[in-house]
Amino acid sequence: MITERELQAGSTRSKILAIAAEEILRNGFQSSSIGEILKKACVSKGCFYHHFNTKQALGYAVLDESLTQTKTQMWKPILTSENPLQSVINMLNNPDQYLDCETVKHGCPINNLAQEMSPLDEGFRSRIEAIYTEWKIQLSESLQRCQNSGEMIKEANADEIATLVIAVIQGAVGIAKNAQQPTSFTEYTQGLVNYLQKLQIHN
Amino acid sequence: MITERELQAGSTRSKILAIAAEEILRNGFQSSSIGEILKKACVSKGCFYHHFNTKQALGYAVLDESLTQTKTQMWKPILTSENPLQSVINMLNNPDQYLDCETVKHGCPINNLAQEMSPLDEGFRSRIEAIYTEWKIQLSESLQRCQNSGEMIKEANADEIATLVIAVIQGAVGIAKNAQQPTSFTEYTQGLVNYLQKLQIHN
DNA sequence: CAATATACAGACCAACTAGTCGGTATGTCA
DNA sequence: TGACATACCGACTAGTTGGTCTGTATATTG
Repeated sequence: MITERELQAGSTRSKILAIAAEEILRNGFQSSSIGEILKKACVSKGCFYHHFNTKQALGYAVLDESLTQTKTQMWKPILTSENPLQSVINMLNNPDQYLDCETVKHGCPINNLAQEMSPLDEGFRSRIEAIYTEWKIQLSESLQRCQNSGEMIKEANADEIATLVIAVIQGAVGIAKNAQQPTSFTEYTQGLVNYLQKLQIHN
Repeated sequence: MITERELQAGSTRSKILAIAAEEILRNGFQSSSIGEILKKACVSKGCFYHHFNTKQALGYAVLDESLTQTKTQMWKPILTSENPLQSVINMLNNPDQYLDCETVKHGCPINNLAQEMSPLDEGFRSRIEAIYTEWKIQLSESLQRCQNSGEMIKEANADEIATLVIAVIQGAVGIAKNAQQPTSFTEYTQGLVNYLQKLQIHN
């Protein structure tokens, strides 16, 4: 049974995680200050260290509990749609509908963390790799579904296309972040869209 | 006239820049400590602040004087080669010959800095954007040269292909960095290679 | 040779860092 | 009701940060 007390504690923890995710998106993990997170979450230091043993533990928790969700929220509609290949093309053509302006400004929170922390901390690295692997597998399976339902040519290797899509998106998000404007995103994915359209079978 | 004194000072400055570039590649800009750079460069604090007014100024100098060179060293041979399209394909197929293991581990130094600093500091952002823009233009021109010399089909849009190549490379370097192994790089660029080969005209 | 400017040395500072620790208030449960 | 555990409080510490300041040694120049 879950007590009132545990409920309250859980919401405190969630609040810390949410604020931490924001701060990390803005400043990166290492340059995010616990003190600043405490201030913004209106939480005392004692409270924070009651919920998280170290700053590293906070980082892991943000990945495990917050960012995996973020990724699922973004991609599940696309992957489970009627025609995933078309959905991917739609997303690349209308990124505004899928990416909020925070993401354009600060990039993909998962990829940011990957770039900063993977060479430095195996715990971050393995968690992020798991997310990427799952992403790739799901996208590949969705594309295979397109092939089976006759919406995508069977000559293409679904796995290879999936990896290409992911690489282009990661690259384009990074470049758009640097340009600080979303038009760059479409500019850099246009080549991919043209390629994907050649794989489509229109019934 | 350049005095012996200025020569010595220049070499001190260069030493600081080289060490700083290494440290920034490893830890990022914000998490690189000036103290650590001083220690590794065997240089006093007074000396450092004689050459660079602030940490920010050091970061700008690393971009302007060190990383632009790094980029040129890497790409000039490819861009000015007989058949740039083929050279790009070669590079994607044999990244080991072009990327050292430090780059695989820590990623592209320019892109790292972009992802970390572009949203936070306009000086970093604009410098990096200039490098990217130059890169894209040069690559596009090289591909046009391929089209003119009959090594690449003219139906393709050189500019669009250039941006696609850059996006995929950035994405793949990032993913390889996360996986911490260079095989990921070729895995994620394979789709692009197949695409590029379709653009080739073999005489 | 004397005056000066440059290159460097390193003690010092205020602000900030992650993390600790003794204490407290209160919901839970026997 | 009373003992206990959980959630939280915030002063404190030890160390690090970027940056300043006074001082010095010497190459350059008038």
